[in-house]
Amino acid sequence: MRTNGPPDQPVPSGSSHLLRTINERAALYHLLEHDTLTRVELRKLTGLAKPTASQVMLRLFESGLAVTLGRTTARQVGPKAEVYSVNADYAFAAAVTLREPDGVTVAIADLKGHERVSSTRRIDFTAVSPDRAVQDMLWHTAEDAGIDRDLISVVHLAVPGAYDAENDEIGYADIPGAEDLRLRAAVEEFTGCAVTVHNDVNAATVAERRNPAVSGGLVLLWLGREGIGTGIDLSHGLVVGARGAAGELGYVPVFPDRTGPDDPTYQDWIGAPAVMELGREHGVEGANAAAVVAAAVKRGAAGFLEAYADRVAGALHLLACLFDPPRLVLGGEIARAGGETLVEHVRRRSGALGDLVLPSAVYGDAVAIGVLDLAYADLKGRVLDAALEGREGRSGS
Amino acid sequence: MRTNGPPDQPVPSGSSHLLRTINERAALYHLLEHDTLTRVELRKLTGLAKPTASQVMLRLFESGLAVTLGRTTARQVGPKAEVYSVNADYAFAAAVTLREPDGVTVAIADLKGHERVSSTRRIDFTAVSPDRAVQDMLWHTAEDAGIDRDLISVVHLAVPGAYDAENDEIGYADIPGAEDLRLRAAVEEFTGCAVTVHNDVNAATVAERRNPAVSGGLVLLWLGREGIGTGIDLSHGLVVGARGAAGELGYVPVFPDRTGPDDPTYQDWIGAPAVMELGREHGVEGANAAAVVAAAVKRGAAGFLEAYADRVAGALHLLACLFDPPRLVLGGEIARAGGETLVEHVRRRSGALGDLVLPSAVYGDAVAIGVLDLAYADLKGRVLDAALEGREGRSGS
DNA sequence: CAATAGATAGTAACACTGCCTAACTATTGA
DNA sequence: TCAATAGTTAGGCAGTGTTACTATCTATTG
Repeated sequence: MRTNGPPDQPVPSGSSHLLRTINERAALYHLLEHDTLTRVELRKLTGLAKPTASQVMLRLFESGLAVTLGRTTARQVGPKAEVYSVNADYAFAAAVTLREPDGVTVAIADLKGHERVSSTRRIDFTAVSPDRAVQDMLWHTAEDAGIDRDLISVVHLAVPGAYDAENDEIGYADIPGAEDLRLRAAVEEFTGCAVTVHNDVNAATVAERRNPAVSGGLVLLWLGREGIGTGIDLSHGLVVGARGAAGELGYVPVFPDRTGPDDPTYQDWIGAPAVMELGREHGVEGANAAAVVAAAVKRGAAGFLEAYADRVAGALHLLACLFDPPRLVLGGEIARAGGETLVEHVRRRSGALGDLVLPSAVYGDAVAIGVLDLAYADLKGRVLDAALEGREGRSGS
Repeated sequence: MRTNGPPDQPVPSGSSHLLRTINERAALYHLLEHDTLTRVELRKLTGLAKPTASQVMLRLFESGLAVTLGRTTARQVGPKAEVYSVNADYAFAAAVTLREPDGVTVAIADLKGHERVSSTRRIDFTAVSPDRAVQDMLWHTAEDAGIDRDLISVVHLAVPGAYDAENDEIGYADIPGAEDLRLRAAVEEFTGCAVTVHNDVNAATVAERRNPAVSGGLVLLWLGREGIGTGIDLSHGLVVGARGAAGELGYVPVFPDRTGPDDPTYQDWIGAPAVMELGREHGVEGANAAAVVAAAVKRGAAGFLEAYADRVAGALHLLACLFDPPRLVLGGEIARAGGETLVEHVRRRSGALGDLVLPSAVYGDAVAIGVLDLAYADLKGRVLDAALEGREGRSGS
């Protein structure tokens, strides 16, 4: 089944050096996957011979990528085996989330994938430019945790808005001063390492992948405090679009025969404005959209819930027809406020599709978690690729 | 930028055997890419040493994968170099297209990607079951072209309807007797080779990739004689959906507040029914939808064209917001009848999106061409993978 | 027109690298 | 002390790279 793969990938060639590299890479891969391994386990996983496994590990120690964590506690006859592990402090991945009005959140994970620090600071983006704020927060957070700046190898950022990777531009940004900013270039400049920028909803979608129930892929309908959007994470990976604007449901006109600037878009139809209006109609009150939905759930305002669930079900139907995802997940502040009650209402109004609908399974800050997952995956990939550095097999044409 | 890739792929390990395999594979890859190569060219592409290149080629000859096509015509000093090539007759890829009322189309390509035969026969699917019809056509076509059945390694089929690969089921099929048929299993049974089934619009989308202007990916809006649909071919490859139903725009209600069975879907809104109705309204006549559009173009029926282009532009806007593709292509019989004139009208009504809109660049049978491309790509992949057979590197856990 | 120089295609011999097998040493518990 | 396990050492094998060599062909030159 190579029907879906990319057209063609170059095929490398090489000599003995390539072989060594391949085996080193394989060992490192398994160390990254398994957290701790004895050499016997490593041999089973890679199929390498005993002396070869020793040599490979030796080279991984010398390069600082692996460490030994002592020896197995003796439960068997014979000498105790050494326990190998990836050197968690070899490199770090930083995740930065930019939001209004929350400011900047920074989290840093080590090479073993453990979150080592996380901190948030409120920022007034009209006073401090976003790139400057990122820089400050990044260095301070690293310093507080005792992490060497130079060991941060990748930085991933989540921004509200469509990020066009090709032109390094943020479209539809909700943050002052972000429109004209080359954010990746700016952050790359002062960090000197690889920077990737994501849309916030896409990041939240990645976080959902932690839920095994959606491991085959999902489409996330994000009903956020500010705006709505869609994250598409299929078996191939994230669908971000040519200009980073995939899933921008909020800008789709609800009625295709009414596409003027004043006619309703899905943002108006299922986003915060719709919740407030439906709340007024059905006599449910709250300070903001999430509060309205929470109030409706609390006092069982069936009229409101049914009306709103109807609209959400319509949007899900649209997404299901176009993406045919294994799962449809409801996320964002409004969806969270609605909880299982809202999901149940939506399910009932979604017909056969109802079985696919799930509430978000992420506790906490989905966007920040997702960016950290993206940053860590990137770090792993780069470390594995770097193991090939120099003696790389010549890549075919 | 590994933000979009699949989460993780196992990393192989191995010994000298793997190395030989890798280099064989690399040579074969370049032979497949370049059609004919001298050994010097091969050396430049792979970076292998002279004797090694000789040995690799020797093994490829012995396995029957490569042949020598004589020697270079002497234009240089020194002996004439041998010209190597893939053995075109080593294996074949068959592409089958099922349609109503056209019947069955079969095309067969050799390992060099050349179409060797193509033939179509009208079939009455109420009298002959689809799998039976495929079998007959496949064997007869192969025989007529003098191709050994056993050398056909892959068969790809295109069917109208959503093909669910997991359950081997065709949903929404327009062919009698296709709903309850396990088509892949049936065809695999009698061919004994790998069978893959595709949706017809997806196949047509793949055919568009032959146009360099859309090589970065595209979304195809298919306005067919029978139905409409969407093909999504992004940088990752085809988006087919969990149940093969991605891109089924025809089943999306046009107005989310009117989702009853009698309320209009996009099929009614931009498909053949819409064309006929708009034709009546604007006094444009024709035997079918394509004829109506052709007539409108011929006599410059601006009213009709504007009204229809408006609706199509609406659908494109929806697709653009959700998929953000590099290009939007209009295909199918209705779009073809409208030609550049229709595209121009749609462009004018699409605002900034207009620049992305293109007419189909495929001459001839887009679906059949697309399946053949898919089948050939699959064949290439399998032949390359088979070069690893037996002495494959152990794939990591 | 023939002989020769020069360049290129391909092969042969040998060295290098890396992995595997088998034998060996060291360590631990019964 | 024996048996089982962890790890090392020694020797062999497979595959590639380098260098040197032969064979073939064109172009130049006498």
